[in-house]
Amino acid sequence: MDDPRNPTAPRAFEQPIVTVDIVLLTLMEDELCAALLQRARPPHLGEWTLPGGFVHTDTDEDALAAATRILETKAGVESPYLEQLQTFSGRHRDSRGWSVSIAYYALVSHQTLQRPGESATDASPLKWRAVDSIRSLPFDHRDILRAAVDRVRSKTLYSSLPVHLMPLTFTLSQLQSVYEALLRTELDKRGFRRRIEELDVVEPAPQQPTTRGAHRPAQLYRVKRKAANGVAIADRNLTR
Amino acid sequence: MDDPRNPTAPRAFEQPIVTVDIVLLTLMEDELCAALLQRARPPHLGEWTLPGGFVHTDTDEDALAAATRILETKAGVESPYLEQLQTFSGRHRDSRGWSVSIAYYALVSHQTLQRPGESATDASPLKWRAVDSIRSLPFDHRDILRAAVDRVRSKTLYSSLPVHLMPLTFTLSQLQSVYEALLRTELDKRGFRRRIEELDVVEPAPQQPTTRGAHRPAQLYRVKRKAANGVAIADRNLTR
DNA sequence: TGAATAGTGTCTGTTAGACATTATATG
DNA sequence: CATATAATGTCTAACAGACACTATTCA
Repeated sequence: MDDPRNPTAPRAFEQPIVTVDIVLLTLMEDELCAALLQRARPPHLGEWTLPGGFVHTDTDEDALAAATRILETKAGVESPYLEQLQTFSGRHRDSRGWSVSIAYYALVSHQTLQRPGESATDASPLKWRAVDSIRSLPFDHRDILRAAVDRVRSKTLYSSLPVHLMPLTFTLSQLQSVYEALLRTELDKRGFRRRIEELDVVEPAPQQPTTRGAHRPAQLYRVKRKAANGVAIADRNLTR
Repeated sequence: MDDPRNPTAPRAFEQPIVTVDIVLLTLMEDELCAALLQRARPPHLGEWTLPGGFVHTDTDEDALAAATRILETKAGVESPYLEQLQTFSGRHRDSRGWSVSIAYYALVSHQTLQRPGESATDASPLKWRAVDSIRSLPFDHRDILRAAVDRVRSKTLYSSLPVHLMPLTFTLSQLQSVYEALLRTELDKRGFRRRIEELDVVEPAPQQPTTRGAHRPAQLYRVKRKAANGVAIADRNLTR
């Protein structure tokens, strides 16, 4: 952590710009969608980018706090599932100079977003686009988006991460649909339920099941408190 | 990526310090060891820390290049396996101010380090310590070390990552010993070889097997070129 | 030939995938 | 009672774990 050329002046040379960018994801009509914001100033004025902003060293405790602040302020989203993704850096990714972007990804339920009088699209120019239809973005935001989508789809293979895309209560059939949309494949009902039970992250909700049609109503589930932020990793293979 | 308070001056407020820290790991006598360097200036002058340094915006293309430079310059290590770990940040982790550390982890073969006339301990005050014996480190370096060790051990469960701790050629028995040391458990020989074959990352070396004792000599293997940086992830579960 | 390690064969309990059956609601 | 979706039962092929056996070298 030293500057070898200036032993007595550790901050003698130009420091990079430090920003936080967030890939905010939700599921709408079986499509994984990312939130984009219209830039209010240059560079890339008027273009659509991932929500992001400078780290405020005067008020942010750390980068996670900056990400939380940016999500609330610029996207109107509170307390979603939020996890650090990867840090992107370099001389050429931002025309303003050598820059660092600490990238996060966030998952929200689309239903939860649409609270009365607080629609995200009211306060700010925010739009949702299907991630597979996004061909290019300013800066290196397409790389960041791609990394986040790959991460979420990869974790869907072996973890309960997608529960954070669900509303407060949901049925197992709905949860299965979400997994199927993310993985773009069909899953076997019995196998899916076995796996979800093993992961031990959801529990029956106390509410009564409400029926929607001429058929047996489905049990409502909710995310277990303790497991809300945990990610289960298969600890099989190679070990015995 | 804007400063909302200073629309025309995007870099108006204090930027964080940006550093790179590296958890350099190797295996010595069945113990996972990390490289520590003695700090040449304050803060924490004289204490042992992870190798690290400021990003040089004038010469480093990106953070990975900075990590490579620091490894070569300060630890005398060239072209190891190197991967971004996680970024640590905040107001209090460094007494010099709000700081960002883009952390990497690197794997090297201990045998490869000891080339004649280039011992790492010659040029710099570098020492290797068993990771499980390291109780405290300056800054938040113990957290960084812990994250790296957890990551390596976790990846050992399902990937071929540990091949990067091996010398140029090695036997499957030696590779199994490395896995066993990392996982701190014994593995079944048959199952281990089945799995390594599935991962498809090593191939028989052209060299003749050399025998070491009154027993059948072992086939020497080497890492496949194409797979040198790839990490295999089990794509089973939940999918059919 | 015995000792030591390398390498392969193979049995078996477990389980994931596939599909069948039962349960419960409405009209 | 027909129908639609929920929930569970169960068969089987595949595989991971366990262990036995063969191979090859040197003393």
